[in-house]
Amino acid sequence: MLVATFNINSINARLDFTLDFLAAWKPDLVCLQELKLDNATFPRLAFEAAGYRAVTHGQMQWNGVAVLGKLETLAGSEMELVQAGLPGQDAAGARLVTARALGLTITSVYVPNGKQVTHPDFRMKLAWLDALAEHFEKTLDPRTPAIVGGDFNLVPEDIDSYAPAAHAGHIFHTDAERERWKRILGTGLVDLFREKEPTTQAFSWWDYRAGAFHKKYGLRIDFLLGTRSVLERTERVVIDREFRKKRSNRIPSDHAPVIAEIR
DNA sequence: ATGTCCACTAGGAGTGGA
Repeated sequence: MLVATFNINSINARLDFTLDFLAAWKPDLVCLQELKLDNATFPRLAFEAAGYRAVTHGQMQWNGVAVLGKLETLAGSEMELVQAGLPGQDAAGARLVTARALGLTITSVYVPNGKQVTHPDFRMKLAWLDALAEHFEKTLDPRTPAIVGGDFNLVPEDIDSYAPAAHAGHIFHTDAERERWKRILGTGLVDLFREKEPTTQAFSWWDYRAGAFHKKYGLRIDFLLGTRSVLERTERVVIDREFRKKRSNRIPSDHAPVIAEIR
């Protein structure tokens, strides 16, 4: 089974690109972020035609998250909505959705960016991460198979940044963000990529500006997390940077997808 | 640090967000 997470930076702007990704990898479960549309305008028919069902939590213009399930794999079984929105954090936008499918719980998250450490949004980001940790402490059973996929907008360790020294203490690289990251993992989750690739430097996001992709100015901020039982069944985890490149002259997302193969 | 991209409001180009 393949599980993926992909911040696609607008479904409307990236539908073809997203369908290309589904056709290439044929993932069984997918967490999407930054849909940038509401539930009513989510192109359900296009995904159905591509063989996927979607559980969405969208909003107009910004944010928006979804979990996709491949119809062939679901084989008539349900994919049900468990949670839409992080409790107490509605003002931050549509940034969490949890579905139950194939005997496991899967959550797509889009953590607030925070802008700058001096900006009011940074405090909002930390509060959101605290609320996420609390939510998992309450609702996630670490003895059961659970997966969390998403854009966390933070760099867990120096190896996950192209320039850790230059960015130390700046946005995505602060101790405050890393403390929250550890608290979230402490609820019973592991970073599947880092567990399988302890010393590999691989990035999942490159700024659109300043030719960052070609200069290899990237960060690893997109993660697939799993409980222990998921880790035990994880064969490999890859970040497919081919999807950060233009395809048939279509503009890519600024993120690349992360894919895990799970037995 | 910044060479880009997206959506909204409008009905063209400016603004906010990333």
